[in-house]
Amino acid sequence: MTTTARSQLPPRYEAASVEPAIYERWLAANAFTPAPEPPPGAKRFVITQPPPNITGALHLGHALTAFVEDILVRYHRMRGDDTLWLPGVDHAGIAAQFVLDRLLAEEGETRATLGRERYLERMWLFINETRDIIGQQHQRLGASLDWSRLRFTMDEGSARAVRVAFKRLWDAGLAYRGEALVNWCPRCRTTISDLENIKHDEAGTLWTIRYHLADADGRPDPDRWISVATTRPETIFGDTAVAVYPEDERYADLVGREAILPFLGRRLPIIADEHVERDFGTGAVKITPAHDFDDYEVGRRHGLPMISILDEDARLNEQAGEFAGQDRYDARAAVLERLRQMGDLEGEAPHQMVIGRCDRCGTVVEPRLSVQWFVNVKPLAERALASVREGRTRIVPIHFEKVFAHWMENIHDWAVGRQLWWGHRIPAWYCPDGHITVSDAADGPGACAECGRPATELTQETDIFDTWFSSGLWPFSTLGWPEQTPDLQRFYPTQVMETAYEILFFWVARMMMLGLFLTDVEPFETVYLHGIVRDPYGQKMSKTKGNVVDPLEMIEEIGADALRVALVSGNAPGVDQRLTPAKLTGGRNFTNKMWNAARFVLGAAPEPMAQPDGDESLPERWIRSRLAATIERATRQLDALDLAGYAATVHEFAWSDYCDWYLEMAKVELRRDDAPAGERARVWRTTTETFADLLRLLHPLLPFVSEAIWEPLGNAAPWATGGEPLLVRAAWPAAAAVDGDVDRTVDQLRDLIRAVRDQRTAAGVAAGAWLPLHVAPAGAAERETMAGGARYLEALARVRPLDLAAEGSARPSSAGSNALGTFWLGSDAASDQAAEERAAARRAELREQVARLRTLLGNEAFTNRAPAPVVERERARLADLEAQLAALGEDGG
RNA sequence: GGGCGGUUAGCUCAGCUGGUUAGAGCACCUCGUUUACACCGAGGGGGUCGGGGGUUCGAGUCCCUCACCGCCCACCA
Repeated sequence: MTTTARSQLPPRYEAASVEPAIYERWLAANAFTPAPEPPPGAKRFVITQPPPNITGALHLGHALTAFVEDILVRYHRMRGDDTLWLPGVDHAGIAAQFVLDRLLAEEGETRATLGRERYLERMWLFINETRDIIGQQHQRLGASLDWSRLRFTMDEGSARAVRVAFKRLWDAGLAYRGEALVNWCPRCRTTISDLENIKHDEAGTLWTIRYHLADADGRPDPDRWISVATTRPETIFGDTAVAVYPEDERYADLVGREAILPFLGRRLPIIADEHVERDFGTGAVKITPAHDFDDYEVGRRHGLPMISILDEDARLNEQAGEFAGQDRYDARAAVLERLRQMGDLEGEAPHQMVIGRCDRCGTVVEPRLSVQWFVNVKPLAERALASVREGRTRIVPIHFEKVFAHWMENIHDWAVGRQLWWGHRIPAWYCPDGHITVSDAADGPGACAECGRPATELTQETDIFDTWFSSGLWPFSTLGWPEQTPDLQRFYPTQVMETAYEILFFWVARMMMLGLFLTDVEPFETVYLHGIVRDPYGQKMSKTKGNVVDPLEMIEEIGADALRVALVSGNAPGVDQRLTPAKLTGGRNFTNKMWNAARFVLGAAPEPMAQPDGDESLPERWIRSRLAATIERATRQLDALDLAGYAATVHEFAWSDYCDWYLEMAKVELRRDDAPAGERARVWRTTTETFADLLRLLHPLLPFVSEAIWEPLGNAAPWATGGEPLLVRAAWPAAAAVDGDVDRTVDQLRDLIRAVRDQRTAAGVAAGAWLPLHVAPAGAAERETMAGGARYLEALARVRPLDLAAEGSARPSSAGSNALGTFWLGSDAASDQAAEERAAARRAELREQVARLRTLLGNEAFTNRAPAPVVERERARLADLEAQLAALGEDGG
């Protein structure tokens, strides 16, 4: 009787057609939606996912995020935990407007020509298109999100959460409106936060300008001046003082006097302030409080006037006299030219400086004095900091806790207002008397909270919130907060928050602060941060560099699972990785390997099927033991969020243990013509059972491939899959006992097989040739081991006949040895020169190691101080090596 | 100017609380059409763990120091 070679799987895994169909099956089975009621006694596992930007094309960062989260979610779902992974999209205020403005420009429209209402209508059309695309793309990745709970940061639920959250901050005195210097992007025409103001090192110029001193009549003294150094000459119209270092003797006599501002003739007090570096420039600084963060502080300390000189497009305003209306850089050139003509441009020098640019559009950001909405986050930050310090929230990898703490300790008030249209409008109303009413009601306040004027006389704030304000409410606003909904009670607080370390401050910190303030509990137990996916040269991927790998194209080519393996393997949390073609190929090869293993297993079914019978053979017991160890290890690694470790564990088990050794040994059993049909059936049963457990282990890493194999496996071997038609809903395998004796036996046999193969290679024997092998077992136990493994030794080392009773024979000098005994190849190969050399090298190696261990064990410091198990291990090892040497006819020195 | 991370095989990276002879994948060399897989199999070569000190019976792992590389934060115009 022969086994059928007919496989029920096609020769190749066709990802592009197979994967979407599988995702459809998952959706049809409602596999990602938690049961109406949590399973009794189940632990909760909820992931807080960063909702992708509505504007963004899917990139590898999204893919990595989705893969990491999906692995965890699938694992916990299989564990039977009450698992939720909620999908969402972020409205991305400034980013979305940036994109839409560009689209509008192509249509010859602008924000201004449309007006707020039509602009927002247009935005919704745009959003509704892209939102679906984002969802489809995540499905292609295999992300097992609960689509029935899809949320959007601009939906009604979010809107209500935003209003309530802000009202609470206002009532607590933490939200306020006030005048302050903020970062202004003249292109986006809005305030931006410190985090969105990206600092760049750039080459600039440092100009030295003479400010003439005022004479007795308050007129510029042509012969006396103070020279100030500046990188921004156009801001002189906002100057209200000149400052020097208090103890700078060069200027001691000038402090208290006045200088005259060029062009405008304004009298500027010369003041002393420690902010000034006496060694920089001329040691004298022009002070422009309304356009520089340092000067602003100086201005406040000295009670200086603050004069705004720029409009919202960064053009000079009426304060600039003849220069009014010019763009800031045109004005700079013009001012310099005039100063030169007047002879007051004393010098210019190249200067390396730091310039802030808008994260979104790259425009140079201007500090601008304006009335803004702020949140005082200091008290919130302290609570968030305490949560991390006291371990109620932990950050993985742990060193980011320091980064987090440093930022939290130095946090400034959060300017939450944006002068944009796309976003949640700040729920504040002004009455004609200047009173402010903050309301969380959907239709606004009924009357002014202070004077009772009716709503009809109130006007709402036009500013909207920073996008991150609504994102900061994400973990609970998506579950129904502020209502105590069943979902909120069941799924909040969440367990793992996973995202790129880049948005630790932007998002994680805000969620922590707002979550603690609003819900009195840490919104998640663990923050898992992943790194950036870079190109093979370590460069960040960007469209302008043209080094972007499109995940969707890659998936078309090699499959989503292959990409997942490539991105997750060998990547520690918080560490950037380089994605190379070799890594992608490696992922593809692994999926292919598993596919082919499945083809073999399915094709190896005995026909006709008999009743399984007899005790399990050595390979069967061994693979069960290895499987048990693997399950235990993989489970531990997943629980510890060690995804790369988990991937390596299952990869090694699947490829090395299962395919390279178990299946090869199982073939011996499955193809034994002398074996009773019942025994063959039993081997196949073991093969399918262990393979099914392997698929369970692989499922989080290879969701599509493992699922594609599961169904045909279940058809052929229902006992293996437990009748569960979908792997996604199957249970995570339970670890049986590890059998140390079997492990050791097979280890020794494998070692012997490898040694024989090595000798064959050294002797230059044709790979297909069968050679006689003589073996002299080291003892009775070893003889038994070899007898038990003889069939596998013969097949895998390709030796026949096998002579297990060769003690008495004369050993050729090419004999090798291992723990089982001494062995040598028969026939001509035995005397081969290369084999002898190799054997001699092996003996030399053994002697060296024996000598090393004897020295170590002869050292009393070691035997006395090292732990007993360590010493014992060394002793056993020495004994083993000595035995091997002795078997080769040496006394070991 | 602060702070953080990195430096391990030709390349990309793992190495938990210090404990055998430091691992993996890729690349490289040799061999192979054994009916799952050449996107494969078998065998092999290759590392003074960035330098220097120290603690220890024992250090890739802990401490100090130096050198490069990278990142984050920051108010010298």
